[in-house]
Amino acid sequence: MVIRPALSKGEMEVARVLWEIGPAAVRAIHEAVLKERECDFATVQTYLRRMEAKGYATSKLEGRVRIYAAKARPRTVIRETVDDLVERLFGGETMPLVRHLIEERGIGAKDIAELRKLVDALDNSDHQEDRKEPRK
Amino acid sequence: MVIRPALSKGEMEVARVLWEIGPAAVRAIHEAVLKERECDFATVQTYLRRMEAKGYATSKLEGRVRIYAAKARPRTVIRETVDDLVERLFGGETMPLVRHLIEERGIGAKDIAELRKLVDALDNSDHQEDRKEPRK
DNA sequence: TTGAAACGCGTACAACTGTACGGCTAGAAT
DNA sequence: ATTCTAGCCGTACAGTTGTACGCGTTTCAA
Repeated sequence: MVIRPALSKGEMEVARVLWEIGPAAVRAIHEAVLKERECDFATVQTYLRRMEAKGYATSKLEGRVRIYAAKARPRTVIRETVDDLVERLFGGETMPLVRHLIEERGIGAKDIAELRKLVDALDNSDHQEDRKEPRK
Repeated sequence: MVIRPALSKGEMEVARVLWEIGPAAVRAIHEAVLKERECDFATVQTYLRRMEAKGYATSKLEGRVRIYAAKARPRTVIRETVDDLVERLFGGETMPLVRHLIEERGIGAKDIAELRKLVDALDNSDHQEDRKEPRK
């Protein structure tokens, strides 16, 4: 298991965009980022370089254009990031965060249904002896 | 609303501990931190100073000892932090994070029950016209 | 074919972070 | 009274982050 430096906040956004649109040139990535936040082209470029250095992305020159692709999968990055946050801000307990999200962030009616399914699924896998140990 | 600099990861841990034990001297805070992580006294001290500078804590000299107290409430800090994370890593959508937490982090049987209650409560307040708009 | 637009790449730089040392001093122990 | 201890405070320092400029070069349009 590699211990790469965590993504910075700025890099996270670029990572997310990159997962979304798939391998792309800086230009395209920048445009995608722009759709949700004002941000200089060169800044995105720097983030990408740093992401590659940290091992979160790869790139290759395609003619004159450098194409970046995500290397780490969202799942993994999200796990690492969230685990860290939960550890630091919630002392390792998951529920307070879940509670916060449900109570404070507004969940649409549609999502409530899904939520219920999720809980049901959890309940089942729990009844027949879990492989996934509660982490705290 | 003040826009204070965000807490750094290290500061977050100290903040959490400080909420937990209430106003205390650096020594006590350090000891509490030590219970979960190796960390130098002076480091904690620096974090506290910085937290005060950023507006997350206050302090006063009590004799020779400086007593630190949390200034920002957990609720608020958690909201700020989580909102930011959700924005950056999940493009502002709450559900993917909730899903991740429920599916990947292991929820104990006890918590499943609570979770169900939470969802029910949500459902109710949703039926009788919410004041809390879904945030996405 | 010549100038403009686009791009990679090196570089910059201040602010923030993680982590800690060491001097000074008030109170405790001898 | 002298020394030891603990605590505050200033300071440090390398690494990270946010943000970007500008050079050199390629390509495309005029």
